[in-house]
Amino acid sequence: MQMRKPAEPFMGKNINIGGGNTNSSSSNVSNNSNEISNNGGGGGGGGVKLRKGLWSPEEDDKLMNYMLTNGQGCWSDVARNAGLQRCGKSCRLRWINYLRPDLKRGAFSPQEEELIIHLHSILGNRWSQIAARLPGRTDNEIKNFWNSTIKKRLKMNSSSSPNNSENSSSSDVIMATAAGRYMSNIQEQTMYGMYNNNMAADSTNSSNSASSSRPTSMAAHGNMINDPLAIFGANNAGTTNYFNPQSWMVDQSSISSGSSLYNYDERANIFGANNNNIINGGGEDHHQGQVFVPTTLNVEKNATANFNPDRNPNIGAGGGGGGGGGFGGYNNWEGSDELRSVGEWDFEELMKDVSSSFPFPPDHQLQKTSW
DNA sequence: AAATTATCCAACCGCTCCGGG
DNA sequence: GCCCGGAGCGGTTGGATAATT
Repeated sequence: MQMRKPAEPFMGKNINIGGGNTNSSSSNVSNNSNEISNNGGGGGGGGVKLRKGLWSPEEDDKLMNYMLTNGQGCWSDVARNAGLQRCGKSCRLRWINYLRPDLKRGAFSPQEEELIIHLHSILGNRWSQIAARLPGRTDNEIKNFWNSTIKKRLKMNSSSSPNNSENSSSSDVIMATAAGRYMSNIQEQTMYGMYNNNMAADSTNSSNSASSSRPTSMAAHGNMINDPLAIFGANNAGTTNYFNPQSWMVDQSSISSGSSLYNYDERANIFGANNNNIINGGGEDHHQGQVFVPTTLNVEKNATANFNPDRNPNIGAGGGGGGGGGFGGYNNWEGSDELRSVGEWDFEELMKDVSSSFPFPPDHQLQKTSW
């Protein structure tokens, strides 16, 4: 049976924060779903009857007004003081996932999607940590997006690869293999970041409150990147680590245009940045197709090589490409021994000094693809 | 038009972590 | 060190919706 075309993610929501909530699904509260339950069971009588299920617009208004007026406090107090017959936990979830004013609405951009894939290949299902690097996105949102969209795509990509055909009996293996293939790209990208002296991974400036458990021991004190994720969000000043599209502005005169790698649009070319950060043009003469080579390990600063998208059918060669295929994980570099060493770069070696604090994915996700 | 099926996603549940007493 | 309560996280569920038959 032909399935319906997936709806635009998150576009079905029609939330009107601050005003009347016009979200039909949210307001369509049935008596069944909003059961009144006795929270907590025992505990000696007098248990408050708490609502469950979907939130009504009135409840949203109450919570929104309370939060905007009083700010966040003890969630059980919030629930009580806002006049909500909800547990604090439910209030917290509703606020974080739905009512928070700084939430970004709408579909995930291709950049966000790629970022999620890469972060997931490093962090695994640590949705909150992934979300912490995508401002305006919630862990729940990302989790749902992953499970409903990306996971499927990865599976499809993986199963279509002849190299992985022997693994097709196990979805876990497929996913691990797919993640492993993405991992090779992660290695490249992390390495790019190493050239950036500013890419200190001090998370103390992170404004995202959702990131509560980020290992602080990863703070960088040298030129070496200590946070493999910093590359995703570091801006020119290295002040933020989370995803920051603005810091990924494209220099259209350099590698971003036309045949460049991962060039979705002129706003946020992830790897086409001319900001001395992600991929380094270094302010020097960087030609179209020329990419940054990091200063450390066994490659030389600003060695040049060409990225050849044709060597990987999964990587879109044109602007806005990529969308269908995403990253393939194969070696697309050619013409430079230094660049080849990129593939041989030992990610685990680089990370071993932080591995005690950095939550690594399972080993099987760290498998490197062949080059 | 009705039934079936797949998909999305909000919300719940159970667990862990952490801080205070 | 232990207990307790609150907060946060990740997995899972179920209702709503839309496409297809």
